[in-house]
Parts: sequence; structure tokens; C-alpha cells
Amino acid sequence: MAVQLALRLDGEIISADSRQVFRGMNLGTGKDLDEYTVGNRQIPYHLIDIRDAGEEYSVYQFQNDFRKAYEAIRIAGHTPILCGGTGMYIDSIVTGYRLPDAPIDVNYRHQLESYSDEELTQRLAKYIKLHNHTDTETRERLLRALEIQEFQQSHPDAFQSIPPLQHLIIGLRLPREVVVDRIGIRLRQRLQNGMIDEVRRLIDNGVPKERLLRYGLEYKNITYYLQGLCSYEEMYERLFTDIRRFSKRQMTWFRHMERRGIVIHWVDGLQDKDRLAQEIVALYKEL
RNA sequence: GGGGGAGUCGCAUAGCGGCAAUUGCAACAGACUGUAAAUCUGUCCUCUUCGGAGUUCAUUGGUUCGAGUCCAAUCUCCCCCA
Repeated sequence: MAVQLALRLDGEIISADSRQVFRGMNLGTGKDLDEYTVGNRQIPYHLIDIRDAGEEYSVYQFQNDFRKAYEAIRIAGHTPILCGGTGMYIDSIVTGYRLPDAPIDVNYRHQLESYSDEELTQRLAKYIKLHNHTDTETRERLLRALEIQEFQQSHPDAFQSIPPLQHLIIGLRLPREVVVDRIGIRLRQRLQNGMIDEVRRLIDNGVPKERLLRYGLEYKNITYYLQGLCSYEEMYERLFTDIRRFSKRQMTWFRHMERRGIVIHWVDGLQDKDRLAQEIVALYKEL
């Protein structure tokens, strides 16, 4: 649909997807790069294939990369279309997260080494309200969270944010059964098209297994399978339910955004592609 | 035909006289500002004015103050011997 809109609005697509940024991760992230070519037209896209698989990437970098892509598209006089994916990434643009420009601080981490996780958690609690265990579950995240807070204390003005953008948010509404159905079909297709080989290739190219496990879903479950930790059937079932649950969590995130007052225009995703595109273009023109 | 075992809330499991009933999965809902396709939380027989109320453990009877638990019959399924 993003491609359809780009065709009609002289648009360029910015991917809001935390994993499509990585090269070599194609089937597992559902890049569908061939869909960007329509007839003899090639729709430009951004923030896909901009990092090597295995590298770290985060909202901070996404915001940064987004801004560059956005400005380039604007300068060219085209329409930016953000499409995804990762709820928090979209939110970081729409809400304009203020993120401190905190580098990895080896010295600071060294200082923290001798403290226990509990002590560090208490320390972090002095800076921020601990909403859940996201920041304190693993030491790595805990250190990073502290590092960011510490940096913010000493550099109150060094943060990055996105200026308010005029935007229209479109959500495609589909019955749950249709979503589940499509997830299954798509999963089988991708397995047939070599998704397992893709993961094997990443491993052969030296992407650490722990990293693949953290990418989740396809990369996690297929890595388990390739390590002989589960059968093909178990992998398939596990993956299928994981993707179903993920798609549910996406909806939870979008509802969360709406609850905070962000308007999402939900359109009927079942209707004909052209009519749907027309409907969205009409909404856009009203802006 | 003979012998043995089993039927519990979507699925799988616990339960051995005091139980709305254990645990896992799924499902549903939620949180979320640097791993976010990650990570974590809650609900899950029905109704509820959240105190409780009403129905449950294949079916029907029985024993008992009290039955998912014991007994009998019936139905269904599994295993072994023929």
C-alpha cells in the first residue's frame, strides 16, 4: 500500500522497521524489495539495507537516519511515506522523542563493574521511574540505561529530537482471522523461498548466534532449529504463534498511541487496492 | 472373546474424601523513550454493586455431614492376549 501511495503522491518510502535496516536479512524481515518496482517505475526507499547484519541499531539511530532521509526527500520536493512495522520507531517520530546523544562510556561502565544488579537498579530508580523490567532484566541493558541517564545529567542540552511534522497516520484494519491466515500463508512461502538458508548464511558469515536470537521471530526460531534444538515442525509452530503474537502486540502499541491522543485513520484493509489507495490519497489531500 | 488402563475449564496436564479445582501452551488485555519483530505484566467456567452468587471434572444412580476423588451400571477411547 505504501508503494501504491508513493505512485500517486510522488512519494518515497521510509521504512520504520527495526530489522529491515540490516543487509542480508531479507526473507526473515519481509523486505519484499521487488514490490518497489511497478512497471518501469522504481519507488525510492530509505532505511533498508543500511547496516550490516549483527550491528547494533536503536531508536536513537533510527531517529537520526529518519531525519536525514526525510530532509532529502523534502528537498527533492517529494512526499515522505513512513511505513512499518515497529511501533516505537513510528512513535519516536510522531511524538518526537527527546533522546540524549549518549555515547558508550567505557570509563563509566568500568566504575559500575563492581556493583550488583540490585544496586545498579536502585541507582537507576533515582533517575527514572522504572516502568517495568525492560531496563533491568539484563545487565547489558541496565548499564546502558544508567549510562544514558548519567550522560543526561551532565549534558542536559545534548539531545536529539524530531521537530513536529505535519502528518497523517493511516492504519489498515483487517479482521483478526484474515491476519492470522495471511501470516500462515506468508510464512510457508518464505520458508519455501529459502528463509532457512538465509539464516544459515548469516551464521556462516559470522553473525553471532546470540545476536540472531535477539532479532527474534524468524531469526530466533530458525537459529534454534539449525542448532538442532528443535524439530522442523516445532520450529514452524513456534514461529507461527510468535508472529501471531507479535502482530497482536503491534495493535496494542497502536491502541496505546491512540489513548495518548494520536489520531490514526483506520481504513478497511479488505477493500480493493485501488479504491483503498484513492481513499487514503483523499484523506491526504485534506491536510 | 479374555485381561488391563483412561475420560478434568480450547489443547495438554495435576488432583487419591473438604476445590472453582494444579501447571504448561494457546487465547485475550496491558506496559513500553537507546536490543522494541525485544522485554515484561495481568486475565482466562458463568454472572457480579468485586463482597460475593451460581453452575462444573463422560453419563446416570449410590455411599458419605461432604465426591473430580469411593462403589455400581452405561457410553466412549487406548493398550496387551486371543
